[in-house]
Amino acid sequence: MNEPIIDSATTKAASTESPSTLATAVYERLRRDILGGVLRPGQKLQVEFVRDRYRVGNSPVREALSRLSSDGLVERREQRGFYVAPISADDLRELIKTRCWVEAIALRESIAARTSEWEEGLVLALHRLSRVPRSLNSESYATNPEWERLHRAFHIALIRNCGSRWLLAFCEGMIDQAYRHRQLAVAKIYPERNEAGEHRAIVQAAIEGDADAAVRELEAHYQRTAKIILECMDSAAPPQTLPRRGRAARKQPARLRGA
Amino acid sequence: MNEPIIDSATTKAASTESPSTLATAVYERLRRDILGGVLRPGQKLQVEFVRDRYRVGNSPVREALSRLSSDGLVERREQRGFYVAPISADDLRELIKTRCWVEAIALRESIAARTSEWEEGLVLALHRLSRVPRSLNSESYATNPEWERLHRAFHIALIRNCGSRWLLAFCEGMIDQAYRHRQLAVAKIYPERNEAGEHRAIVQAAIEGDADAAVRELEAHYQRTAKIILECMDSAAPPQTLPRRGRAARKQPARLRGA
DNA sequence: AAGAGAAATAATATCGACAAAAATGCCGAT
DNA sequence: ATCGGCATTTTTGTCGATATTATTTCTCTT
Repeated sequence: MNEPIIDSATTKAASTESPSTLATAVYERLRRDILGGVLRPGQKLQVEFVRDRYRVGNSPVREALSRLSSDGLVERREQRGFYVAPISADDLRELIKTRCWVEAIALRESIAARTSEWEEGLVLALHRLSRVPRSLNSESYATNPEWERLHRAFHIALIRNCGSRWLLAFCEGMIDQAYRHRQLAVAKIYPERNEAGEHRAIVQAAIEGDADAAVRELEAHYQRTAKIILECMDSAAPPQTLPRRGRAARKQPARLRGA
Repeated sequence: MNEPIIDSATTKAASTESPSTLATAVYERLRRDILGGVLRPGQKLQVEFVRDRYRVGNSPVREALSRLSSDGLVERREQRGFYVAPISADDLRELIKTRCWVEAIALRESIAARTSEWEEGLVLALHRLSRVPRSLNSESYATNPEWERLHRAFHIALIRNCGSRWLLAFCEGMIDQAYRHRQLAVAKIYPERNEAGEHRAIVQAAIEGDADAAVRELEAHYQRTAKIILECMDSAAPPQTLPRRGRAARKQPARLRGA
């Protein structure tokens, strides 16, 4: 019945296999921490700080930061270091707008070229997502990494069939950025929303071949999220762009290399 | 009359100012050489090779290669080195298809949000492009770097007003890739074509606010180029993916640091 | 006291040496 | 003669130290 339809991880995301090179390891961990909001937007990433944090040498750190800055997760300022890329309400608006434009195309193309293989992958992704709770805690909201991963996979499954690796990679980048915004806005997102229903609606339209409806649902999905995040941003004072001449973080034992 | 309308260089492209850091210098030179086809697709980029070529140390090379691989100009294979990203007819088709999809949006949005400032910049870019010969040699075709730079600037001017830095950066990346394909196919492109006219047609439609026509012209422009390059690829045997265990290149004086 | 300039300090960028891994070549067994 | 495993060589990846550049602090002048 079940052929191995989908090879779980897309390019960079989920890789469970320990990466053979230190640079990639640091890259992935830094990436996770930035996306998850552990490292705050605008925060300075001194090499020494990163080095101590992940217990590696100079070069891997530098390389990881380089890669991240190409991904747009880190901002590099020539000769004065690296910073976690800042975010703002305007950034989010621009991002969502772009996502709607571009993913609309990607989804339409996916639908236009649809095969049973793609449809099955899509249904599967939706199913897996629906089997996992949105929040780790049923009372208050607590991010569930498993859900987040499957959610990402779901949105990629939607557009995977678009026939352009370029477009796909671009969308993945934007998905990650959006994820970051969501993580930082947290709290209000969870309770009052029927995300599962929204997802189902998109899939249904897609499988019926109704591209217009699918795109409409997808865009509505994004706009709704954006609205919530933007509201959340207004109420919270923007804790950003602190110069953060951080002596504090270095107070750790620091330099107990051996461990 | 002439306010300083346009700040010539976009993000990465033209930077004439000598970059303050060695890594960026190597990055830019490598980039030029890859785009210009001096370094062939599939060719291995050993650190030692690059190091000797540009007379720098280990770290800047590695960093430059890292950045380039994020840009898609270099392929990194974990623990077995870097290669100039290969190209193929399929790649080109996919690329052009994507460009048509995405730049159509970008152009439409640019037009929808048009201002006199944008229009003036566009006219200016077109004018500058038209003042420079397509080929350095009037008999046979010889790439004119000045024309190429202005051509790039022109296409970016078209979409600059789209209102999304994300989209813009994405398009720039694709423009570079397309440039690379063009450079490698060379020769037949020049004589038999009225590129100036095509460019003018796009601008005219854009300024009249006729988005449909502008997009139509732009897509035709790309398709025509693609056709020529693809024909050129067929006739020439694909000289790609040579393992190239190149001892040869290293025969240079090598290691005369002082100069 | 305020501001410009110079020393001191801290961070980034780079280097050359080294360790780890892959590719190659060699040898013997079947 | 061919295949598979061991030793060698080449190449990638990492480290710690150093040179270079930015930033801060201090001093001296107006």
